[in-house]
Amino acid sequence: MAVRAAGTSKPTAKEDILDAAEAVFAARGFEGASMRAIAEAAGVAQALLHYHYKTKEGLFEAMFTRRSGAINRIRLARLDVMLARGQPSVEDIVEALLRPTIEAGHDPRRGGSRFAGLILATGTAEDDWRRDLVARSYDPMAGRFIAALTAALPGLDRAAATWGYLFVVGAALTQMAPTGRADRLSGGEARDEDTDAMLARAVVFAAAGLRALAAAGPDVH
Amino acid sequence: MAVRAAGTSKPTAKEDILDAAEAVFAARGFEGASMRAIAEAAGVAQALLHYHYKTKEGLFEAMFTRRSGAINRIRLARLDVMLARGQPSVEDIVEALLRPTIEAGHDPRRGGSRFAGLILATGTAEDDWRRDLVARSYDPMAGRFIAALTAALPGLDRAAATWGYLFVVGAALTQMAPTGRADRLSGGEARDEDTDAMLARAVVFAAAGLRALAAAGPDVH
DNA sequence: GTCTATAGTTCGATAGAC
DNA sequence: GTCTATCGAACTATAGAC
Repeated sequence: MAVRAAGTSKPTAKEDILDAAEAVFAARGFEGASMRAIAEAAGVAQALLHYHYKTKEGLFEAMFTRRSGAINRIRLARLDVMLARGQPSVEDIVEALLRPTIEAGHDPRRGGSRFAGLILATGTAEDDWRRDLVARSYDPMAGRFIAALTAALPGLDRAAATWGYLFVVGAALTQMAPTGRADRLSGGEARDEDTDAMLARAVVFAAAGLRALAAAGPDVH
Repeated sequence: MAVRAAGTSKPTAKEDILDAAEAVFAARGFEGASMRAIAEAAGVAQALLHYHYKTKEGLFEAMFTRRSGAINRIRLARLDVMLARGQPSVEDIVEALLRPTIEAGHDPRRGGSRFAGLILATGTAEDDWRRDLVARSYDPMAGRFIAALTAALPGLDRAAATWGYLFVVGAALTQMAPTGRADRLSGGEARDEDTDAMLARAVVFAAAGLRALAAAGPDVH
């Protein structure tokens, strides 16, 4: 669960706090999480959170940038490997975009990504600082994947590539946090916790949707 | 903005409170919204909220079921009209599914649906009562649209139809609350506030994705 | 770096007058 | 049905000992 740089192997209290903060913020949201609950989950005094991260906003930002940075480094590394080998398929690009979020924020208890819901909630928050945090954390990576999709799909203009990217991320992120909804609506034939099966379908769905946007051209009505 | 039954035309304080609750809950989330802020937005004393709706949870549920009920009545009415005329296209089904959420929760100040983000946050909440509220409010309608998609697309098994439905809703809902992200990522060529253009692209994207899921059959890898 | 103790604020909910 | 006033709990943040 922890995200540690190579070489630093011993868990420190400062990182224990980040781990606890990620779990509690993901479960209860920014406003719903309390510094008390995070301190208790980390097994430290509440005052230590303020010593290391100053405010609740500071702790949230440190937690968020640690996890999003780890996810996006993996995404871009996979993209770079593929691009070095030639023109990757749309399916490969989508897979490289989606899988790291599932794996990096994996929750062993529930089988999904605890972090996925937090990204959605943070990106649509009313506060400017939280929306800015998502922009700073994700826009550079997003720009590179939008460029890769444009290269893979002649006919995909910039507006269509942007919407297509946002549709793909939205479709998959909303399914990563297991809610039991797929199980219930399918009578048990689709299982929330089976993120591999969900991802395989998401790749098929997303690649076809992106190809259709490219084929439709700039004027859609 | 208010959702009133036909025949009852005068705004009452009880409904003013629901309107204010929807605005404040949508802007700040369940935990971030306070009964004080809702009372102030409604122009009534805080105690009146408890008189009419007992608790914060009771007010949230009344607000949520009013809006989701209004949206789903429109969705199902459109679906029934189409089915009475014969077999609707996948595009028509998707359009009937997505447009009512944009229109019913429309925010005249920002150009998007304030309610969309609230649905996502409520469906992924940790509390059972909030996830149950989403299930009660949306599952019956979802079941009918999944059945309609299955009828329109031979080859779409139940698991694929369920995931397809959830992908479509997730892709569109995440774009309905304007965050400025499409503008920024596209250099201004895609505009967040232009929900009609977003919806037109979403229909193309979703219909192609659903057709690909049907063509792929039950075994996807 | 980590703790205990607490200051100061805001919250949901209720009592009781009108 | 609507109000004012307030209670008790929970919150973020800080002071100060070790």
